[in-house]
Amino acid sequence: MSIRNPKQALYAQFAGVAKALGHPQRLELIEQLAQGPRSVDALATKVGLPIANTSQHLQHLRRAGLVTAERAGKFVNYSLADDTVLTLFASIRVVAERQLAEVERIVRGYFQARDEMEAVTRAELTERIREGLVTVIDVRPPDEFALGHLPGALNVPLSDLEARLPDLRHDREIVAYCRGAYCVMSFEAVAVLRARGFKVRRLEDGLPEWRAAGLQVETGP
Amino acid sequence: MSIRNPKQALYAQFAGVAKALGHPQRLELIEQLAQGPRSVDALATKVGLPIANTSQHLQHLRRAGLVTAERAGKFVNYSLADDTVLTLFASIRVVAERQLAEVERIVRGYFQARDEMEAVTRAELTERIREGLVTVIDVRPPDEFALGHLPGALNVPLSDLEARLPDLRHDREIVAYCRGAYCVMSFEAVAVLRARGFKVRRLEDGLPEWRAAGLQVETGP
DNA sequence: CTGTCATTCAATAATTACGTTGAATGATTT
DNA sequence: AAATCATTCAACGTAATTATTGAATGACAG
Repeated sequence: MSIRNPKQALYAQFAGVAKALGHPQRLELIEQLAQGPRSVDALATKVGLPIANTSQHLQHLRRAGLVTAERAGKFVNYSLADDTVLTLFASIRVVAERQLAEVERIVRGYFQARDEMEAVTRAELTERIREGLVTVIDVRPPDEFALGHLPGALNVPLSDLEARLPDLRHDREIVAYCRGAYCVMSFEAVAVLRARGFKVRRLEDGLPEWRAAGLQVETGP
Repeated sequence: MSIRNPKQALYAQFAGVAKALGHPQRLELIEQLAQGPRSVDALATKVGLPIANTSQHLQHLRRAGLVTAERAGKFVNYSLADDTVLTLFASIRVVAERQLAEVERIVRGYFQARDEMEAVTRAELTERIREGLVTVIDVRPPDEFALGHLPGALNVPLSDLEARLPDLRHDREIVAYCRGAYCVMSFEAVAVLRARGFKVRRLEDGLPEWRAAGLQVETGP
């Protein structure tokens, strides 16, 4: 790092933040952390990366001020530094969505009938919950569910979905959600349940956005 | 680039956007483009970079979908792809501001008495303009002014400020603005005018944000 | 058609980022 | 105190980015 004038130094700082987000695995770590604090090897397992590598990526994010680390006994728990990080992540997603035809193609190719699965907005869902008209299911793994979920939501991990079908009623609308707008699980859950004749829709995004909107979140199993 | 599953491909796309912003000079180019469309060598001159280098950075930004290029005769004019790019840029700035003590230090060190120069919000300024209580001065160079400026603003480029002092009145409040929150020029203008006994404040940000807020913009000299 | 100007391309050398490995640290348990 | 577990560090080879240079393209004027 050579000597710079203040203007360049400022741009260099901004660039540092962007650069920290300029890696697929680090973005995935951010999205995981958006669900709640995690230890290094919990993250490594989720993301499927070697522990040392995960640790390095996390330190990279920490240096950029995007996440914070806190020691708890043997573990080091990382969390998002604050809500603005989520906003930044969302901004990147919006730009990528609008600008890159590529993203649309990927999304369409993977999520197939994405358009046919009209998403429920947060506002609509809160209203429906108030009226007691819907069953809300959280299709994330139990550990993520325990750290926070929508009020009254049923935890039906995608892996258990088939087995849990008897718990679900055909006569009520079901709304499924998971980690966020691009989380695959709720799409898959909707597909499975539709095939079984359930009336089911997705929440437009996931728990982090719900929390960020200042809406109520329950914890515990 | 190896074969990836769709989830990884999606993160790779997002990372591509972030990576494109992960370079100080490219951020500076973005901020320049936020003022309006520019040719390659206009940008190169502004930013102080060799033309070939500037061209490459612009292409990098174009590949990421952040800017668009349009041929006009011998020139190629680049512009921001859309408003979401500005939002993204602002998000980065917010995160960097909040998270990095470093940025605060740079800002304080450079802009000295930044705190003493209370900024005027857009809302407050529109109100003041409506009441006819303020003189608004745009301290950017004339070429940027011509491409768009606040309604009724006087173009007083920083370089001409001393010479233009007679045009300014002591009995009205003056509000100065330039390119954005971190643009140096309006700070310097305020400092100069304060020293001469003018009652003067800065607009909290610059023209791009004004335009993004959907407020009226005038063009022409 | 030729010359000029703005821009892009191609090739290079220097720097920086990346993932992997195995050893080192720090905290807890026995 | 020794063993164990989670995390970090250090070092290395490989790959990707970057700035620079000079040549190539494309558009326009004469």
